[in-house]
Amino acid sequence: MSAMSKLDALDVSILKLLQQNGKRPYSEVAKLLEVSEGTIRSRINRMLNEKVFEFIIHMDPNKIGLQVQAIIGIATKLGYQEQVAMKLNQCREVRFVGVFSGRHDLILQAYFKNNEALVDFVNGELAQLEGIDTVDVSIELKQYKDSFSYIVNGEGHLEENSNGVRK
Amino acid sequence: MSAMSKLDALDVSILKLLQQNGKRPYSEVAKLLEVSEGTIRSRINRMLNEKVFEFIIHMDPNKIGLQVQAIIGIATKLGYQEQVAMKLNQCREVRFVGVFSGRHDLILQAYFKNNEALVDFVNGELAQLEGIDTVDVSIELKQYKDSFSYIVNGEGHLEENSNGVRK
DNA sequence: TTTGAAAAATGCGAAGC
DNA sequence: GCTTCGCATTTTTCAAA
Repeated sequence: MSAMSKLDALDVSILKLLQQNGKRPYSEVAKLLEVSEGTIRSRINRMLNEKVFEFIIHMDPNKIGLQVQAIIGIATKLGYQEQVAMKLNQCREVRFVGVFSGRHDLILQAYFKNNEALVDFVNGELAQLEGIDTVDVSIELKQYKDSFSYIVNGEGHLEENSNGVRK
Repeated sequence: MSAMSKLDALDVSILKLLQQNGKRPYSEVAKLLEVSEGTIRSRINRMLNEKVFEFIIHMDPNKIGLQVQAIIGIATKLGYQEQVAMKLNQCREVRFVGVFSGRHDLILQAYFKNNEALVDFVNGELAQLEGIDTVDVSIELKQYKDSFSYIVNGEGHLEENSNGVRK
């Protein structure tokens, strides 16, 4: 294992502020947490190195022309799970793939321009793959939540002890 | 509908560069696309206003102490779908909720500290909700892909005509 | 709308604590 | 590991094409 230091209260506080706005300046974070900008910068760079998080943009699929979202559950033949997952990995339409316990061996999330593109994907790319037993397609009708703020207040989830301010 | 102008080739080129790195400076994008920095900035600000995309950070759930990821399919009693979705929306553990066609009426994705927290969620919060028929829990064993780059090269998906450079 | 240049703010490296 | 302090870069602002 590489540099796998645990996050302390200050790190979590920084993430909590950045998850509200990925463009928030380091100096602003520093003021809010009452430490110097240099400290914020070194913490962020360390976390980026350790791949704790990354700066990205999140596009609204609808607004960029991807109107159809599907979640697809797949049952694979014994021994084919990894092979199928690797193939799906390479599909442009696929945003997410994982191996799961439960009813489906693999679950993936994919975006398409329209219904026709989805059908082409299922009957074309999926049908060609070896080792697939059954496919269960669910099409999104309405989205209620799609959040990236994993750090929340209140019991249960991750939370820093104090508010990250050193006394 | 508010300001719902269609994205042109330059907009798509900008998104394509930003999706590789959310911290890329506007001046660098401008150089690559051979327009002025001011143009990039005004395009980005317009898209931010229209909520085409947003700057966020993407955290690795494992690295911030959320070791268990689940996808949960729910069948609701007739007429309860929206009500249940709204409740799930408020749950801290829930990252994603949508109404779907197919086997499950609702599908949600949620992160937990450990298996115990997952069990508490299913037997506690979920069990309390009115209008749920069946619950199908799938636990992630291995993740293969979790991408946010929706704009890809090649046929099929969104793509700008040229490379966005004005002649 | 896009551009260009000046002002303000942010991010970065190095030295010292 | 945190801070301060110059310096380079970036973002913002605004007048003009």
